[in-house]
Amino acid sequence: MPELPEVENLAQGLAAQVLGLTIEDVLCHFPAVVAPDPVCFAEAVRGRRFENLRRHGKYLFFLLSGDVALALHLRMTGQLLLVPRVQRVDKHTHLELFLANREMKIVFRDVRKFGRLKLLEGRVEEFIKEKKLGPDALGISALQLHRALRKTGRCIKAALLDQTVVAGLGNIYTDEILFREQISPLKQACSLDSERTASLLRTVQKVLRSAIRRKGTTISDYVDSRGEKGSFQNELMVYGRKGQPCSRCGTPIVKTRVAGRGTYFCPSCQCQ
DNA sequence: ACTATCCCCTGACGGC
DNA sequence: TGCCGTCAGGGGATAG
Repeated sequence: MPELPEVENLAQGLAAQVLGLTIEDVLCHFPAVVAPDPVCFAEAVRGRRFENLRRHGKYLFFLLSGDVALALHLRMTGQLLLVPRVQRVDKHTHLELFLANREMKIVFRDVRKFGRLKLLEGRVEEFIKEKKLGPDALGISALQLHRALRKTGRCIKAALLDQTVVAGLGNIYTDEILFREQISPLKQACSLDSERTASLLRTVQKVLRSAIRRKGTTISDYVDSRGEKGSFQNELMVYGRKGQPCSRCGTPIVKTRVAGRGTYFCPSCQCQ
C-alpha cells in the first residue's frame, strides 16, 4: 500500500540509479498496465533518457528527454525494480524497460494489476490539475489545509484520504496521524479550528518524514527499486493492532470501517 | 457540486 | 483436504 513515504523512498533510490540512462526498448506483457496503449507507449519512450524524477502525492513522474513525461501510480501492490537484464520475470511482471549501455532493466510488477504507467500528453502540472490533486502533503500550508477542511461535510479521515484535499496520505498513515494527534477518525473535518489544523499538519509531516527516514512501511508488498523493504511497520501504533492495548492508555484498539476503509483507533484517546 | 458506493484484481485466511 | 466467502485499499466510474 504505497503512500507518500514509499513513493518518495522509491523516487530517491531510482534517482540515484537511473538518471542519465536511456531506455533502449520496451516489452509489455499486460497491455492495460500502460497508457494510452503498449504501441504508442513504446514508440514514445524508446531512445529517451531519464532526465529527472518528480513526486506529487502518490504519483511518481519520470521526465524523459524530448519533453516526454510518464506518470507512475503503484496503487496497492505495484513495484518498480531495477534488476539484471537477464533475470527471468514472473507472472506478475507486466512491463520491462531495457536500458541502453547497461546490464540492467527496469521491471514493473503488480500482483493485483491496479498500478499504471501513463504517457502524459502534456506537462506534469497539467496532469496534476486534470486529476484535481491537492497540494502535496509535505508542501501544503496550514492555511491551505484549513480552508479545504472547513468546506467539507465529511469526517476528518475521509477528508485526509481525499487526494483533492491533500495528496499523499493513504489508509495506514492517516490512522497513525489521527492517533498521534488524538483525533477521532469520525470527527467532522470542518470542526477543526486553525490552531488544531496547524497541529494536525505538524503531525502529518512529522509522521511522513519519520516514515521516509525508515524507508517506508512494508506490510505485504512494498519494496524499493532494489527490492528492499521499509521498517516503519515497526513504528505503527494503531494500524493492524486490533484488540492490542493502546500504547498511551491501555484501552484495546478498535477496528471499524470509516470512509469505506478499515480504520484502527483508540476509542479512549481519540474520543473527539 | 458533493458524497457514498461499487468495482477492478489476486492472494491470504478463516470456517466448515 | 478443499471449497467458499471475506478482506485488503488505491482511484475511477457511477449513482443518488
